[in-house]
Amino acid sequence: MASHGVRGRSGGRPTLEEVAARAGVGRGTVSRVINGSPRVSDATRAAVEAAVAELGYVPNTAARALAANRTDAIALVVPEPETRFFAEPYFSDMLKGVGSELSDTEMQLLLIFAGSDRERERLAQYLAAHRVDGVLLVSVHADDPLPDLLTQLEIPAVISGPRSAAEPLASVDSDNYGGARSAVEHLLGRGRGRIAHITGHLAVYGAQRRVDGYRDALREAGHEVDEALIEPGDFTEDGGRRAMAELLRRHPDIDAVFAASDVTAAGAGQVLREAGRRIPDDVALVGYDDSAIARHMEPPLTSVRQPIEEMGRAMIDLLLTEIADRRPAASRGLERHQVVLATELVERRSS
Amino acid sequence: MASHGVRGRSGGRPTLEEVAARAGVGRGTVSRVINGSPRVSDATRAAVEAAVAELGYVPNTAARALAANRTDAIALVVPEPETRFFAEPYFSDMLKGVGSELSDTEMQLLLIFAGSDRERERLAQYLAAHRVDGVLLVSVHADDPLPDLLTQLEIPAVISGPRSAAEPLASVDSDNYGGARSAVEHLLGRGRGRIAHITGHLAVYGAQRRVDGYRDALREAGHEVDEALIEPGDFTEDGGRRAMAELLRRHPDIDAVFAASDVTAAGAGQVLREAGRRIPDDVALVGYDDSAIARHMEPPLTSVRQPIEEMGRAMIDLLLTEIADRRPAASRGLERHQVVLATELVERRSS
DNA sequence: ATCACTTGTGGGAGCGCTCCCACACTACCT
DNA sequence: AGGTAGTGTGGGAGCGCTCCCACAAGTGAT
Repeated sequence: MASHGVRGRSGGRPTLEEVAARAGVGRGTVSRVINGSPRVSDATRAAVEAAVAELGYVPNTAARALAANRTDAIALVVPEPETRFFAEPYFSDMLKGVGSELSDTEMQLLLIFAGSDRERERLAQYLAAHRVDGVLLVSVHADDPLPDLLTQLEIPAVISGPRSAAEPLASVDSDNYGGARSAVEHLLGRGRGRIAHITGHLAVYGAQRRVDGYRDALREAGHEVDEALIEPGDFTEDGGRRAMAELLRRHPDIDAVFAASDVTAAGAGQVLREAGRRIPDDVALVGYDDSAIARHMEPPLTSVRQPIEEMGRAMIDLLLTEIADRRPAASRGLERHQVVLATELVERRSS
Repeated sequence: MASHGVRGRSGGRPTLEEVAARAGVGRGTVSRVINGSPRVSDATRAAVEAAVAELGYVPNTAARALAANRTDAIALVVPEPETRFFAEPYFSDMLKGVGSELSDTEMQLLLIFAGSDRERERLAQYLAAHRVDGVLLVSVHADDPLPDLLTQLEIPAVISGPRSAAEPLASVDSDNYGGARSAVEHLLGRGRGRIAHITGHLAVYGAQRRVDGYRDALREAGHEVDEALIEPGDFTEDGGRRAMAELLRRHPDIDAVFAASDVTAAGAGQVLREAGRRIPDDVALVGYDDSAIARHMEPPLTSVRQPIEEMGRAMIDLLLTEIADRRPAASRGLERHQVVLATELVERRSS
């Protein structure tokens, strides 16, 4: 925290030039020391470092940004109103991962919300002005123009949750397919045979992958997939209620439900209970996200956990690589940068 | 969102100089138009604006920052780990106020967490490099060195919740004294005579002021203040439980409790119920913050609402003024900038 | 016609860095 | 002896702006 050194002796903050004079070297040499170049003799480096310490020199970021054409800052862009952001622990966990991974670097993290049109307009300006070296994009909708804007501006970006199998941007995702499979396999292992699936919003790629995982798990276990057991939801509690009611109407003999989110499972659970079904005795229930609600439900909900903090870390890794690659106009577009992290089934009493 | 214009015609982004050439004017004139100077004829302004639009010109912030010695960015510094930040709706509301007030300006808001030592170190560097024009400080502890650092670096700053009556920084606060008074007066008006107070963490100035308000309300109503009815808490639920247990032990005849926060009230309520006291029949309960928990308690909790969003707005106003004042080396330290906003008692069934 | 302002405009200087070329020096081959 | 690398260093040029001085042109009072 200390910030000693000779402040304001000659008016303002010391400049690189003053450090050079003090150390008896040239400007270039000081710049090399500051930036950790190896092409400096030990003696010179020591002299410069002493001068830096004595003067309390801190590089002027604006000058550096202007000369080097970089900002040493990246933005975490959240295309949602603040309220939703804060409501979900998802973001908080992700932020934790991002922050921890960034703490070894000089990079500064900016949090930018772009929920309203006005905020989006400002964000566009901000990006056009290249005020960040890269962007982390979380929870983007499939039709969001933001990713394209970033591509057009040639700003390195990493997206959490690709928008399709052909996502052009670098992306980090959890294994939705595998997560869904593990949930269904778990239910099969518990002897359940009539397993329904309430999907997430199918415009979201991850929701589609979960359906794929559901199907394949059943097929590979030798079951036929009954499409009538798949009911579209939208990740919400209300959607879960609607879907569950519909499923019960069509298939009163259901003995298990795999829901694409915990809140959806919560909604489904209510409807099941109202219909006199006991959980897990009559119907087993599995959710997705392993959120707080899963632990607090009655009975506690079996759920698929995504390694969100780790995803945050992976996003930073990818982004920093992209940024570094960009500098020497490197091999663009050769390898697609897609990271997929494993999920984990957390078993509780609902199944 | 549109970002049309001729991109990359001559390699990179267009510069001010190119805009000037295109519009057939000098650099200075373009700068004046961009910055909204009135000393430009209408015809010239129109020509420049056309050129700006055609070229898709966006000012280079780094160059501007370097030349003008300002960054057009302010930081909201949260000296807490992210988790706590997200847990409390307080911050989300404040952010909303800050964001809305800022949306009319060119200022960019950065969110910086400084919970760990490492993060603090980075923040110190960041501030020393003057990467922001001003700082908003929320939830600072009395012994935090951050405010002094800001003063020393001569960075304009506004603090939410002054650390003492003699807070040197500009500050915005809600009327803790008045809020406490209104709570106690409300209880008195309901015919309660033995009113206890579970305080907040007394190292927090606002908590002290609430105690003052409690005392004065009783005194002015002609009651004697029984110091044994004041039990120190720490804003937490657990603190509320402990304090309530202690109060019941000392004063089984209490008929009302004013708690310094809603969670404290929740803790107190549990203990009261376990002791067989009915709320509000036997003991009336009033909290502070009007948080979500207040609405969801059984019975719903009467609570003192603070205008948090408005506080956020007021902080930005103060900060922008400070920043503007600083520019022409203005009258420093003459008037203390302290804003205190009124609270509102929200009556519910607990009292 | 002269002076004194006001208004609008152009462009030099300079903000504090990084990049890179030039150069001195050493070390080790032919 | 000459050549060829490699290493460490200094400093010019330039990044894209803002600031401010200089100056042209217009306006109105004397």
